[in-house]
Amino acid sequence: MQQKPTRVRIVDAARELMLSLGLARTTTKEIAKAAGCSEAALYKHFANKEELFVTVLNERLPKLGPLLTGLVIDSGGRSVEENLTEIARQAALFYEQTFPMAASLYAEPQLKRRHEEVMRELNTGPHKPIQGLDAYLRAEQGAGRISQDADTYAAASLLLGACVQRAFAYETAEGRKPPQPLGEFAAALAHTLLGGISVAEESHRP
Amino acid sequence: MQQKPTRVRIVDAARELMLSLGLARTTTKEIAKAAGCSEAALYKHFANKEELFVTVLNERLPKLGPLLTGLVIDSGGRSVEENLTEIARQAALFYEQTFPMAASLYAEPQLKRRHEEVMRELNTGPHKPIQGLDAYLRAEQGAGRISQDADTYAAASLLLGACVQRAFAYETAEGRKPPQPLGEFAAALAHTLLGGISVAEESHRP
DNA sequence: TGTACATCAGTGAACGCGCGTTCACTGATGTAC
DNA sequence: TGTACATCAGTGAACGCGCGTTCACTGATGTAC
Repeated sequence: MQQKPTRVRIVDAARELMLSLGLARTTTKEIAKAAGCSEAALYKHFANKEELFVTVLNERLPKLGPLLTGLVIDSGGRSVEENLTEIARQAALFYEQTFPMAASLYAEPQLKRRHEEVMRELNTGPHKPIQGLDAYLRAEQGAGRISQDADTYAAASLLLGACVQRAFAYETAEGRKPPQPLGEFAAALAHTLLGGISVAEESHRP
Repeated sequence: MQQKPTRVRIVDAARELMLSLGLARTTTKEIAKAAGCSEAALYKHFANKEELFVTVLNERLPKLGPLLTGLVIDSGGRSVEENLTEIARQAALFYEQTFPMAASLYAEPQLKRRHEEVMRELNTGPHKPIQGLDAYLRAEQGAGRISQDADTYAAASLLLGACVQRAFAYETAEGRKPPQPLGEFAAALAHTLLGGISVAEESHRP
């Protein structure tokens, strides 16, 4: 059995601990134990703990952007409502995974700033998904499938905001369950939002 | 000059440091210095640091709930759109203040759990504003000022979600400014959302 | 082929520092007689 | 009124612990001749 290189095991271990224990309890000792190496080994691969964390943040967190830019090109076949439902579904899943770790950064401003710098260089960040969805909506607007008066930016904020909010308000951790399953939630958001921006009101008001 | 009691100065100091330095850098030493007392004095008023933090979280964070329950009763004179705009404005301000500290808790799961326990006892939490807005919307629905088909819960999630999202994606700290001022943002959200749930479409489509 | 040396991922043990917490103590205020 | 004692908010100095980090070292692998 070929085992993964140490560097990979370290980053993976750090990621898992950051998710399960929280940023504050993710110590070099714990990371080394989980990665099956010595603490000193961490410093062969990373200058310090902060650099390791930044690496995890950049290399091991899923991106939402690609999914959205993909949708602009291929909107073939599916209705706007179907597309928005799928976007909401994916976004909710994404934020469920990402939000806890992103939120942790508020506790460590220095780490947060370093991460933001890197994001700026890579031209990403939490505002990107909104821009991406905004672009998609404007494309649909161009195609005449959405009202010409619609404020696409506001619409994008509403849809993605509701998905963030779900991750924020209802944590999977302790018994407090979300009031409805993900699929239903996504569909309801898309339907409700569309009522406001679709050209053909009747199709959404049976 | 009558100076405030030590306990109050401690809690105030802790709150300010949690906001400015972040949870991780808010040490007992810093709190004592800012409060103008000894570290030992902290332990005359609180069993330990965690209890002090929980106190700050419960006693010194603004509540959004009251504003929303207030609105259900007094909806006199103003249109639904005016009401929703004001709600969005207040919610955005509220999350701007609250979000960074709430987010910090993700870094310290133990503190987070203790805070959640207390919130459960007090019957509050991040899901409460949604329920409150949902209740308001159902009241408006009862009054015939909102479509009978509208999914009020989805609508509440959309509006408040967008406000959380704004706090999350655009931080006042570093130069990255929100793309539009708060008032405009709130109005755009209310207008866009209403398009989907108002009975009278025409009034929102000039 | 063997031998001498270089490279390098990884280690065990120690380091110093800053943290939360505790300790014996002080000095001001209140109370009983 | 004065005196003796109780109470209590607050202190300075120390405590031990766990953290991130560094150090001198090892042992395996590659390379030159």
